[in-house]
Amino acid sequence: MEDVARHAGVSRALVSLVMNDSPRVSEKSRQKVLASASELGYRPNLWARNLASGQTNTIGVMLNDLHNPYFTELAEGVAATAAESGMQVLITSGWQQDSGEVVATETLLNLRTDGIVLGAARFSGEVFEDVAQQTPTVAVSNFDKPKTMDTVCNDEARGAELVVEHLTNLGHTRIAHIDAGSAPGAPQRRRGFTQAMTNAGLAPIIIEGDYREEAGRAAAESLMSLHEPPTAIFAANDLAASGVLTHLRELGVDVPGDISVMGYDDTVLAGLGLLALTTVHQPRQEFGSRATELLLERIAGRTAAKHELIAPSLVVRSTTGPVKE
Amino acid sequence: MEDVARHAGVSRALVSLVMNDSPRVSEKSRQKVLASASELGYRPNLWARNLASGQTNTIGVMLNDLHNPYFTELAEGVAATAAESGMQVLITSGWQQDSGEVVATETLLNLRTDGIVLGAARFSGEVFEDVAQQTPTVAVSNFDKPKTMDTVCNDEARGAELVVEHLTNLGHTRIAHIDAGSAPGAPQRRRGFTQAMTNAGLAPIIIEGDYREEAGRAAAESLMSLHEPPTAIFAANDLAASGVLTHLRELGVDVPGDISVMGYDDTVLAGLGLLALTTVHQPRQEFGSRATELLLERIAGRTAAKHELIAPSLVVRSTTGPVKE
DNA sequence: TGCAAAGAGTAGAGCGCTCTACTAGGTGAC
DNA sequence: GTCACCTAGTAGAGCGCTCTACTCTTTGCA
Repeated sequence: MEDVARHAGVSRALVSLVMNDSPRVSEKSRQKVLASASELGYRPNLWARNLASGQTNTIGVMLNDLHNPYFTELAEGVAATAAESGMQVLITSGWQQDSGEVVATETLLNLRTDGIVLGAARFSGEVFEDVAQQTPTVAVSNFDKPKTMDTVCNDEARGAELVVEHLTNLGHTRIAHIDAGSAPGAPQRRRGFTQAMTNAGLAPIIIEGDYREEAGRAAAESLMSLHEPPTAIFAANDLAASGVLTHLRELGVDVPGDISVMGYDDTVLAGLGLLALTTVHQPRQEFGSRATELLLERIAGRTAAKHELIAPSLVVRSTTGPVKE
Repeated sequence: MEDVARHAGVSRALVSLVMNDSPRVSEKSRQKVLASASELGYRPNLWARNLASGQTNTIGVMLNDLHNPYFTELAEGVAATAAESGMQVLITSGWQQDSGEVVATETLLNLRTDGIVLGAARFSGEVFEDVAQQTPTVAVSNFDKPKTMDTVCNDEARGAELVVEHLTNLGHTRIAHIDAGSAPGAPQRRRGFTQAMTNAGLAPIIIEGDYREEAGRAAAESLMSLHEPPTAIFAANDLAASGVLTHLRELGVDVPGDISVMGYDDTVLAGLGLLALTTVHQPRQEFGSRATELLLERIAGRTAAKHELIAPSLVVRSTTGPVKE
């Protein structure tokens, strides 16, 4: 910077103003400085800039797992909204490990990003609160409305309701749900399913499973060996639904002729020609955008916590149809 | 830091030493400082630290697209290897846009990370070289052996060879390849395929397409309406193969009884029960680890460029079988 | 013509650390 | 007792910027 100033025959302060697009610089000296800068290959040092200015213009995103499209689409939503406000986004990942999430969050905290979006899956409530104490924080997680931070999450109950509505409209009454235990979102889906079935005057059938394909297959096997198998299966997620479809095809059962199958999440799998799965779409990008909007409000000074539920929508493809007979 | 020093009754310099685990501190004062630090909620400011020390202990990863599992697995490999050397990893993404890649790389450059791993898809050769001029750089890309940086990439030619070997061993002679034009990796695959076929004394059949499912479906349609359809189809990637399978099922053609289908990449799709696609596995994580190792060597001072080709492997599932008759 | 206000630029302190060079107090060998 | 050497700790410059407060020109207008 020193060199650029000398080369352009101006003060260091002026170089700084030019680099920050200040309106207080004449067009002439702006050109002069810019020319010198590019000639000398000067590039402002962010560490120094942020240290001096005390703000980073950066928001940090901590994701549990980059493989999971859920998190990456979330990040994409964050990036898009952040870009609109001229904010940079820096991503760290916990690589699916408990300790990883802590390290990744620490890094962001040490970096003093203006705020943090937490796409965490393994944090306990205290850790969340602890982070929120130190910097503006928004968690994308169905966490019990904490006071110190905002949350954005999917309305899982509504999603389950959408499933039940769709299937009952098709005439189904024996509907089974493959549950994913205490995995993220699963308890809410299960409760939503039970509630919606009860409201419809139907008896919920629930079978244990998880979010993997193999679990879906195993669950389908159990369900189909029942004395009176269900006419529709609502899997824990798309991957489990894929397992269900696999087993049904092996059995020679026609989908959706004999039995209807639904997934959840609307991942890329659901759209494949061979699956063409009816599923529930979660607007993952919107989670990210909304989280970022809330974060920007917080950075701007809001302190009262906000908690938002984002409504999912139904995507009908070819695995659901009218009940047989 | 000032406060911690005062609180512990020592100098700022000593606090710094403690925070950096220096051996030059007695156990007693270490405890004292640590206690004060945690009491005051002190957390070293990374910006200041890196500014003062002139090194960041961080390597930057620029990815074209976070949705693509190719890139995220790459990042995972980087993170794992970096962690072994106590390095932090910071990820930025181009969000599939040309300008995005530039911005993301600029950020990393301004951040003065010790080195950069470029998982770029849209950069021109000059941009690559330009980055490499400014900081140690490793590109994960099949780019023509540049002098100023290292590269790591998949041995696409070998992958195509693996495909041809597998299919010819099963007795196939009429093998078609669905090509993806100038998309990343596609020209190499096409050349490898042509070469391997020629070496086997067979005539390569090539049909235009791209990396999407719909393209696979369309290509399959053209191929199957040929006077003498191929007995095996080697799709551009798994997604295109999925399109092929979809069309073949609609046609009622048995796979692999009537025709064999192969994908490429070994993405999560290939492993699904309904697809069970025979494909070529790219060790994506290894790309990341290897790239990081090369980068660490560069940071340590090596200047001669290294270019590595990583061998893919065959994953046989259920879409390939002996040729009919 | 005079004066306030706007415009363009500068000086220099300070952001929160690290790191070199230094000091003070032991320890042990001769 | 003296000197060399080690250990534990300190002082203070400096990293590359930003930002406040200030100066020096112009300009606009009564």
